[in-house]
Amino acid sequence: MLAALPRKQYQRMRGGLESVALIFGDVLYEPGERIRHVYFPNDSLISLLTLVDGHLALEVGMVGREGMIGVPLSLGTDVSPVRALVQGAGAAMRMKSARFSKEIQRSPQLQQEVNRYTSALMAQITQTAACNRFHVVEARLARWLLMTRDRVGSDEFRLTHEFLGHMLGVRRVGVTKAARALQKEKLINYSRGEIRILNRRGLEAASCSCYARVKDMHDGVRH
Amino acid sequence: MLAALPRKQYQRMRGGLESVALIFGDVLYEPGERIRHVYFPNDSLISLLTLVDGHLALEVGMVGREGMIGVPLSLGTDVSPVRALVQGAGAAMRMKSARFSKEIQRSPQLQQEVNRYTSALMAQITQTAACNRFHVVEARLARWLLMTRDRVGSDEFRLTHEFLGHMLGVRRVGVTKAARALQKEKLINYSRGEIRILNRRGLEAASCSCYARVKDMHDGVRH
DNA sequence: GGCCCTCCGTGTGCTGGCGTACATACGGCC
DNA sequence: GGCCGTATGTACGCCAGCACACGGAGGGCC
Repeated sequence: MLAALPRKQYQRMRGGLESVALIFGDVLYEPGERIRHVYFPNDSLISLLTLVDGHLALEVGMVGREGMIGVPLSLGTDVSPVRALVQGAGAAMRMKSARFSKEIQRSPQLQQEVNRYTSALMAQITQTAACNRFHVVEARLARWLLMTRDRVGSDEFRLTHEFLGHMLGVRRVGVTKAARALQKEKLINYSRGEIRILNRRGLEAASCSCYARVKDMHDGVRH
Repeated sequence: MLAALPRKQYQRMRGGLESVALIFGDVLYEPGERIRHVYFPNDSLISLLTLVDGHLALEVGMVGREGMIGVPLSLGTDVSPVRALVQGAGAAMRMKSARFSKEIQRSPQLQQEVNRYTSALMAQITQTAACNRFHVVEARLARWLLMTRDRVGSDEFRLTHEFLGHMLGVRRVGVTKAARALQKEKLINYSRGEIRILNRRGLEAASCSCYARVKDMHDGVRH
């Protein structure tokens, strides 16, 4: 995302940016708590989760290098409504909240970039909401794997069924069942946390249309 | 929402504002289409719906006098990701998109108000997403009726089960069943589209915690 | 008064996901 | 090379919501 900024603007921000290594399972924000830093993932991947009383977590958004976390700051709020969880380890740049707020006031280009992303994120959350309501686990799992693939840029990644359950809001057993079905179709392969996509096209066919929708939105193809 | 602005600022905007009567069932935005006006409901009530292929609609947000529709404009996008449907007839003020974009550039207070509302709306959408995923129809119906009540300021309103199905993303029959259960508990009463809340406290108890959560968010009590 | 349209009530069978419980299998570590 | 923890496979009963179908009831309109 930072790469989309004019060189000059980026230079000015650099002083406030700090490179960090995000490790799997790190929780960057908790719902209702203050946002201390904004993060710009490089090759890392972050999930936005909503929590509700006695239930599993549920992913409402996925953020990779195309975006950032901490958008509420640009809207003048310093409290996150979601949990932000590192789902794919890797590098990211971060900046202190106060500094970011200043930068965004000084730079219309940065403001604009963030705004553009904010609206895409809102659309993503909305789409995901409907998807989680209407589509069966198998299709949602397929969508999720594809979205992850697009962001980490690899057909292979480490994820247990347990973890996937927290993303899709279903029990581990439900994930196992769906994953087995996909494996039988030779679309994916996995063992002990190593998941590999074997047939991307096939997986797209098995996923719901929401995958294409969200993809289009972020590509800016949407109208 | 406009009432929260400084008098001077409001005076300047007045020229661009136009009073309109919204009638039940009007569709103000369609997903993917251009936003022509922003609307500030007065005593009217608007639902934000997401649509997905062969399914019923699903409400992701509800907007009354506390908010507005057309937030994407303040983020520099003139395309709506949702359908905006008039769910409660009444009055609203509206302004042409171009004018609104100008106003918001000129007025930091307006920008700030809109931003504040945008973050509350995002939180509402997120919360609703989880609610729609995890909670049973009866609890969601209770929540929905309470939210409507808060916005129209009356314990009675006109709504068919069919319509409610489109809000909650379930079949009409599902609504009928849930509504009957609430009626048996003497929490509500209804006949041919006239719904009346008999016992607000009881309805709150029957609803899921999401009601209180969303309420708190808009009241700004949330932390 | 009869007709029709809209809205609500109920029934049947089916399926996806839940809660729970237990069985297997891989792999590292001592 | 046996032990143990983590990850995955499977099974059983249960229930909410689905699709579909049809019955009934209020109310306007002629």
